[in-house]
Amino acid sequence: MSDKPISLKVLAAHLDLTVPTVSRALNNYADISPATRERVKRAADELGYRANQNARRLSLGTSETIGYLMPRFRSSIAQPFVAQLLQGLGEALSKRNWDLLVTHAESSKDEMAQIERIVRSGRVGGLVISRPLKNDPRIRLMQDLKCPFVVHGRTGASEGYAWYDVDGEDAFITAVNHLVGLAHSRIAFIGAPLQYQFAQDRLNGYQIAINANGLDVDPDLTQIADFSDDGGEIAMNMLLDLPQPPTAVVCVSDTMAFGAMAAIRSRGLRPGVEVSVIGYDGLKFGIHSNPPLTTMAQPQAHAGRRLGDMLLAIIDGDDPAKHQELQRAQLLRRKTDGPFNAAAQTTVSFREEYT
Amino acid sequence: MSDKPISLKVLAAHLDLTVPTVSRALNNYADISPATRERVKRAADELGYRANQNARRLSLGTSETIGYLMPRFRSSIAQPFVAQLLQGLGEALSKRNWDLLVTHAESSKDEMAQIERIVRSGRVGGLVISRPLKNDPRIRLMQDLKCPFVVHGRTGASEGYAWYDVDGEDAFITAVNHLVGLAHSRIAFIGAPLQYQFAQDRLNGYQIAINANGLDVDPDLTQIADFSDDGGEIAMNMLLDLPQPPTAVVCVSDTMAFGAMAAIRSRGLRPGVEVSVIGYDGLKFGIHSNPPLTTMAQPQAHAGRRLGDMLLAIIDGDDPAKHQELQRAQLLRRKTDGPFNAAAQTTVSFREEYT
DNA sequence: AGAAAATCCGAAAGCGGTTTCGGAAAGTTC
DNA sequence: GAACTTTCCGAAACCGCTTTCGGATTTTCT
Repeated sequence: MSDKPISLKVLAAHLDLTVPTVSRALNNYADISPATRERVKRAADELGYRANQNARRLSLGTSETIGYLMPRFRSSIAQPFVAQLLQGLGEALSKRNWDLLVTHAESSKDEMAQIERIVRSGRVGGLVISRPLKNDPRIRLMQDLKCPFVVHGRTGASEGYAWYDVDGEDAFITAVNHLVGLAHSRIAFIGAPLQYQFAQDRLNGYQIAINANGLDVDPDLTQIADFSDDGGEIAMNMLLDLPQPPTAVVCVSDTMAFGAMAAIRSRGLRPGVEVSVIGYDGLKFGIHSNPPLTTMAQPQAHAGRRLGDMLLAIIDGDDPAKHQELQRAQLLRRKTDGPFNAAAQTTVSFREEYT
Repeated sequence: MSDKPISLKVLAAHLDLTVPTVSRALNNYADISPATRERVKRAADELGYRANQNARRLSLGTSETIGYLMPRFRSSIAQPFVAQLLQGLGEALSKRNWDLLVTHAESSKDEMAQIERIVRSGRVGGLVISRPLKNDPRIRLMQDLKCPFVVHGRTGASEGYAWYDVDGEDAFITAVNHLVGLAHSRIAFIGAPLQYQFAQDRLNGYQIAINANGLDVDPDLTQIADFSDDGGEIAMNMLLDLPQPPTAVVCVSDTMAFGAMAAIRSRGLRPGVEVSVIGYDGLKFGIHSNPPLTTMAQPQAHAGRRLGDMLLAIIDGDDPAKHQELQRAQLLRRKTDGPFNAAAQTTVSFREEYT
């Protein structure tokens, strides 16, 4: 191993050729004789030559890099997916030797400035945006900048750009129907702030299924809280304080469901017995919760890979509108979905008097 | 917002100045009059000028980028920290507008090639390496390449390079002492493959504390398994199958502890009653396990930030050996550490006969 | 007022690659 | 053996920005 990275110039001098000739030899140009091409290549990896990427990309006029904006988060429990997503993106990019640039921002305003900077300065040739808001300014910005991008999730108006999403509406219809099948009729919803489109989608699914089954549409049964386990706990406590508490609850995420279960247990009730709980995400960890959490599992494994492939295709000129992929979540039954029974309800009433 | 990013050239033409003059004006050179400097800057952000980074860095001869090698992993539950670490790194870098490049590799061999490529091609000015092996070839490689780096964790011989680590030996001494204080005497260890230095450190701490307290050094009480919840479960089952099973166990990670608890529960025993369990990591999620997991919590929040600051300092010329930071983990008592009692042991024996 | 010192900007070269173009040497055709 | 192709490489220009250097213009000093 050497000290300074060796440049094309020294490689050329070493071979007694000119710089452009060596460059073309390494890039398999047809106007270089096979003999010298081989000679050049051999020398190149004997000396451990690596083209300087800043120079190369400047010349090529491309960054060969895509950017990933890390979702902002407070709760440290909230981001189990980024590692997996980054790995998938990396796999997609590595086929072409593209790089992955990861940035984060403190505030939404910072984030806008960040985006504007990294695309205008030519640092990235495309961006993946995650967890979009209902009406996300980042998408407008990217369109104005004419920079390719894909979205992990969707906004309210999802036409005209590329995205990969899991159908939250469908998932919550499935979840509610499942609970109805277990004879529940007072089914609550614990949600996240509706500025996030995914929160709205899942609420929509909940409402659709409630109506379709002809159940109560009691607005008190819909609780919106902070997107964290603490938020879930607070929301569940609100629900349990209702004159007529629900016998089942669907939660917008597993993390919130864990909080909800804590609230349930703290009142001497048993998740899956007195109160059924269904989460969303399919976190592996749910196996270890108390009791193991029934959840709508999303096929998370390939998201990164798919998003990377889509973005690359768009950068190559594909129409973004052609790349929209909607996956379905599947009910993963563990131990928190139980049948409605009147005896359990007695327990609830008893608890209320007792408190 | 415009179409093509505007270059220094068009900005200069717009101002009726030459390119170098505009460049120096923007970079606050003293030989540019304050008047024109202001004029230039105003025009620059009116037109939304952003220096092309490839060009800038080529000229400057620096990449202004550091790389992060994602740890390879199979189990999707195993990486709760990367998001937090990346965020911390990002914060450290953003003060100087450096970029963060994230790469991953399939195999160790690929990883070595990756490293060699990204540093020789001038893509990164430094690297952060995580979860090192006892004798990690990546460190030798980085030293040979004369490229600045910091390690998240330590290797066996930890002199001469920069690292940030949490003292696993100390943590396991604390954990074992705590259990001894609860009158346990048969204390087991569930570990990960010893090729990882952190696994060795934690085992060392366990052994030191066992000896210091004059307890059994039964080799059967040390179980090494896959670094996952399943691994923890398998290991715990081995321990419970022993003629004389342990009454307490320390686990090398929370994730493995969750698996261990599953094994304990599956035999009708109660973690924290018949068998005490102490994990390591301090995952927030442990609040929701069954029962809530007592653990050695590591101060994870600032790791990324510190690693970033250290690496930047080294790139600036600091001696790497000066930057070695050892943090301590703290016992976080939840519900799985209980006192030894003979009655519980009776239960265990009973269970054995019963099976 | 003339010389010396400051002030301010343009010219030129360079960072390390890539691509276009032209021409010498070699090979082909009659 | 002359004319025509083909093969193969060097010369030159460029990507967009930075830095050194020199010189014209203005200011300051006596």
